[in-house]
Amino acid sequence: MTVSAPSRTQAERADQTRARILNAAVRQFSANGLAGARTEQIAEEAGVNKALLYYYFKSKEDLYAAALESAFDDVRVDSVAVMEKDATAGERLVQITLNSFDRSYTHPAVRTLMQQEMVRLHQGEENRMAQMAEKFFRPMWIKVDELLENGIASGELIAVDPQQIRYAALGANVFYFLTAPLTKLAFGIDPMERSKLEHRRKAAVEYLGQAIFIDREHGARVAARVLAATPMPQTNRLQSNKIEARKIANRKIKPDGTGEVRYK
Amino acid sequence: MTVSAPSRTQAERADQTRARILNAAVRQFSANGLAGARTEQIAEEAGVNKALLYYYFKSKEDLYAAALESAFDDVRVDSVAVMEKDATAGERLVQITLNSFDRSYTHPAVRTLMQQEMVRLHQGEENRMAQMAEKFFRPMWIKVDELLENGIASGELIAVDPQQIRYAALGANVFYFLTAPLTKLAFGIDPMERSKLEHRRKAAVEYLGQAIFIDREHGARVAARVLAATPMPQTNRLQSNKIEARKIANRKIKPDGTGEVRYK
DNA sequence: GATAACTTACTAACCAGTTAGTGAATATGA
DNA sequence: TCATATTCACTAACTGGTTAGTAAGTTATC
Repeated sequence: MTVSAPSRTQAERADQTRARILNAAVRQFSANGLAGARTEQIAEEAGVNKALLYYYFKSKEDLYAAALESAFDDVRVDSVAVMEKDATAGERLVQITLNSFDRSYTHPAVRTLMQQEMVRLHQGEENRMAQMAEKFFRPMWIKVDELLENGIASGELIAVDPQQIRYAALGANVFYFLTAPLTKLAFGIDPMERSKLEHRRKAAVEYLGQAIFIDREHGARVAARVLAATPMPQTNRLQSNKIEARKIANRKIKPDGTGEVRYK
Repeated sequence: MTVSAPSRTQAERADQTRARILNAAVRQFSANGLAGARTEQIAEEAGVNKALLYYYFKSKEDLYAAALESAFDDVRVDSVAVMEKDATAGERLVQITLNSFDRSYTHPAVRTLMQQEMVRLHQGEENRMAQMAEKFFRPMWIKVDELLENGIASGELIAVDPQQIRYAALGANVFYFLTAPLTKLAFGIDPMERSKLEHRRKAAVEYLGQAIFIDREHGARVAARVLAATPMPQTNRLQSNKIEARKIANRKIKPDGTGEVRYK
């Protein structure tokens, strides 16, 4: 993590710089939205000059698109992995729901970016999301719906609109995190605390066990099994809006601004 | 709706002007967010001069707060009404869920403003929402949770964490509307079409009938009864981002800009 | 004629994007 | 292998369009 040791090749350092910019952009855009984020601040947080943003990306919007994609790449991998497991439709669905819950707090930026992007989409500017919708959500949702159809056909799950089960299972998670700040305001309890998250993920799985399985005893067993198989992940950088100290390292002017230009 | 007929008193007209500004603000803020909305455009849409915004409201943020409150006043009334009905806990919960679903498309601005405000809250600026959390959401959620506890205690509802039922029931609705633009992109089907809404509200209620009632036949009857008792409301102004023609009326300069100042 | 409602015309700050350059790394070629 | 040409990564300082906000007025109503 130390940057002071300069990487060998120029290309390597460039890649790292680009990544630093992208990370800063993800944080700023997820916190303030496309309109609210400031390029100046992204640059500062990345420890570079603002003009460098335009060296790597052709516009603020372009940087936003890249940040969005970068954030998604983080979750894309482990999202699909779980789908291939060998288990009944019901158990898989429970597992998928639990994973989606866990991803919501291990990758908070993705969730926030999504929320904002959904608002933006409502008013038209869709082009950016079109690809992600196509490549990521569409196959994901189709697979889940197929899974549910099989589960219903086999008599394991209740005979209701399969998409509704999807909406209820995933929506409960989304709603929990979406309203977390409101809940904190209204009740003084922070739903993002580890103990609260622990309680909620258990409740979410147990609810599904009772709600969507025809045989509720079987559902309870499935829930217990999935919970036991999936320990709660770390919640390391939950509110990592802090500006890292290393940004000072590359400076050519002293932080206090009083001069000493290194070159010339 | 005609503005050309001048209202009698000065105070009345002032109230109307204020209301026009507020309506325009709700539309603009809900479409573009606090940072993205432009005061100039709000003024234009309200058919007044920008300076007038600052006659009625002391700043953009102040106007935003007023718009938020105004939007909420629209839904506050009918939100509580349904709670007082005489029915079992389960039936009430189903009814509340259906009402929340219907409100999502009859008052789209409230939903959008909420979504954005939730993102803003995540990063700290809470003061504005604190009152609404206290006066609106807290009593609402407490009542729902009490209802669910009773329903569980009486043996009507499944014995799981009552809050989880709330998250699942309301979250399914929120998730449906939240992801609507994404669904449209991914599948080419618009979830905001009347026929799709009709299908979804039915599925939502029927799902609850099967999911949260211990006696699923009883649940099915409850679902059918609630659906029959609650016809789907009109969906009149679903995408009313259009600027109304009346804004021209108050103009003193021709729309094309070529002059003719009326006075002097 | 006094006050409320509303506008014109302006300003100061902000902020995305640009320009003109610098030093360091890397390629070239003798 | 050394010297020199060229490209790469990066910065300070600026530009001009945009935008929230204001001051000083005009018109309408009581």
